[in-house]
Amino acid sequence: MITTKDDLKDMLVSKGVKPTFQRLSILGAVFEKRTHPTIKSLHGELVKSVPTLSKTTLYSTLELFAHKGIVTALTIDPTKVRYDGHTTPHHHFFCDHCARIIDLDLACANSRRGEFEGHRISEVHGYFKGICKECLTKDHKKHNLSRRN
Amino acid sequence: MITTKDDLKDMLVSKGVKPTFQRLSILGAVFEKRTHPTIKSLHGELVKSVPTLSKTTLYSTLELFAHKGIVTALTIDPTKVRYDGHTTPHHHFFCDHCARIIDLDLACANSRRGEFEGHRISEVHGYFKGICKECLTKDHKKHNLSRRN
DNA sequence: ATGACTGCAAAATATTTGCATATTC
DNA sequence: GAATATGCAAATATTTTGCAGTCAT
Repeated sequence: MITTKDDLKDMLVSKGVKPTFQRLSILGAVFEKRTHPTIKSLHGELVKSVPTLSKTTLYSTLELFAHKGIVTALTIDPTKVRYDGHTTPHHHFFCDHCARIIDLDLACANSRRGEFEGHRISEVHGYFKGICKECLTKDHKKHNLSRRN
Repeated sequence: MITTKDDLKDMLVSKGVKPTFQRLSILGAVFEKRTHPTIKSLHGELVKSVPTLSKTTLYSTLELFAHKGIVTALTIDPTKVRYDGHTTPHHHFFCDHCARIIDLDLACANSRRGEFEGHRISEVHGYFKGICKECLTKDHKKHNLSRRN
């Protein structure tokens, strides 16, 4: 899935979001990765190309994107929000050992939009917790490194 | 569901957890409520009966309980962990407006224990986000108060 | 010029850690 | 009395806020 600068721009404009340089960079980074990045990891990576980019902008931009449905905020990892640019319905797997979030191609039978018992539903989240395949095998040292990012 | 002090004690002992005074108080409070309390709200309430109880103890005790499967840690509310003493499978609804977590009696068709695609699953989480029934009606001032607890 | 966006620094929140004291068996 | 649990204070980490400077139209 190749996403050009123009694709990103069109996506923002179509959602009524002004396509600033920072926003395009942030959107590009979230879309490009399947790693469910944190504010911290995004900042660390993006300052290379956008040296003045502040965490404040990342916070406000990602909140805006989430509100517009452009990205999804994942609160699976305690005390740290992760972002997902992949908004088609799918499940997640959180590894208690390496703290990665892995996509699972599993639709949810309960995925109801609209109303349920009088509540208005806007998002559906489903995930599993446990130990991932890689950590179950011996070489989990490498994955452990991602504990803090 | 009436839970006596002895019931709580038996539950801890059966899980191999020493039934100290603090732990019994904490367990009692989490079981009694269906409000998915936070560390802060539990502390505020429990100091009335256990004046010396520290947040450190609440953190370590609830982590221990969660590890033993006595309670479930919910990471739905961003930047704040909430605890659920109700461990039979059910879904949750998080209200973006009043920040309450409401229990939904909905089983998950995907609720697989054991293995999935090589990953070892220990917990299954399903929840919806949106605006709750109460906040959709006019009187949401009261519920707003629970924003910070 | 106006309004929206950005970013620095400081504040607010939540959680973790070190270590001394107290409790339980 | 040894091992474990508790609690205070300090340290970390994350997110939010106030405000001043910038950018685009």
